[in-house]
Amino acid sequence: MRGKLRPKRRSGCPVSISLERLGDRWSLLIVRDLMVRGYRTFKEFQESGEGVASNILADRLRKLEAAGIVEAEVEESDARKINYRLTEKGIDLAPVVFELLIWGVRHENTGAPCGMIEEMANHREEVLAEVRKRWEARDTTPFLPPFAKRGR
Amino acid sequence: MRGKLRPKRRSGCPVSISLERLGDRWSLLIVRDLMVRGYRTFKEFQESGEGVASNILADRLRKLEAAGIVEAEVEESDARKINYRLTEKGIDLAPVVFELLIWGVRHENTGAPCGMIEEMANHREEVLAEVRKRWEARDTTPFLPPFAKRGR
DNA sequence: GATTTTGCTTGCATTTCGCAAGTGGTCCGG
DNA sequence: CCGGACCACTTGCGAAATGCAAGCAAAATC
Repeated sequence: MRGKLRPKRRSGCPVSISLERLGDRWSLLIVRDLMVRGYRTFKEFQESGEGVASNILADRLRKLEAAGIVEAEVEESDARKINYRLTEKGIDLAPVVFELLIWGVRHENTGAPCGMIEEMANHREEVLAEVRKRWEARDTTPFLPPFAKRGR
Repeated sequence: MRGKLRPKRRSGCPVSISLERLGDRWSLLIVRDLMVRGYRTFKEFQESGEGVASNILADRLRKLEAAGIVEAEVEESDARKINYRLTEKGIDLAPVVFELLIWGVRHENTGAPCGMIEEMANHREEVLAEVRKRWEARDTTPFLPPFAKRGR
């Protein structure tokens, strides 16, 4: 599975290549869960409220791992559990997730408090530094909550 | 087809809602073409080198328009042509596209010159300001070229 | 040892996608 | 004003991806 020739690369544009990895409904949500919600296990992702099917979730975790964005490791205290964690390549997606967050809050009817997110947007560098710091420290306390449904 | 009730909103998380609109292989590539390549017409998007099928392209343009991200307007000098343009909501995606660009260059084997993009990353605010300025001025001179294929 | 938990896999119906071909206005040269 | 090119899409259809429910093996718990 390593030295495979890729199915086809559409273009050399970095945006396009990034979207080859992340351009679907679920991949960046898993990254978000790992990055700001402190989720680690299959079950937590499944129950994150977005409603991923288990086969799709398994497939995305496999692909994210193959792409070097997440790592999997069996928990030593409980061999049933597999802890997923972002790699450095994965945590480097923080700005992407952050900008999607800001855009969503500004332009869509979301369940998140605009004021608080705008405040975060005004301290972009600090927020991103804090997210990375927590990643380095393996600190899994949630940075953002799962926002409730709102609107329709 | 207009006043439909949404199928279902998965969660109130802004990231999730943003991905409802943009989480697929093509939508952000169209936004990129409009934002930094100066493309305006159906034909230009089709020939952008990514290989979108025409039915998919038509569908995405329809959805982007429905979401208020692009506007369509018949060209007055040639009634066959339809010019697409980003709305303000659309140009506000510049940071998202920019971060995908930077991440791709840093972590994937792309056809873009790392040095130049890193230089841009170091002048984030100026770059984003310039992109927006061109949008305001309706300046369609390309900001970035279509990077050639590279690697396998 | 039976039950529960966890992280998946399997089967199957439905949806979306990709590809090739076709359609209907519009422009342009003669 | 006629034939041909052009542009922005549709249409039809096979293939792939997705969603859903059920099942399953290994490990932990009772």
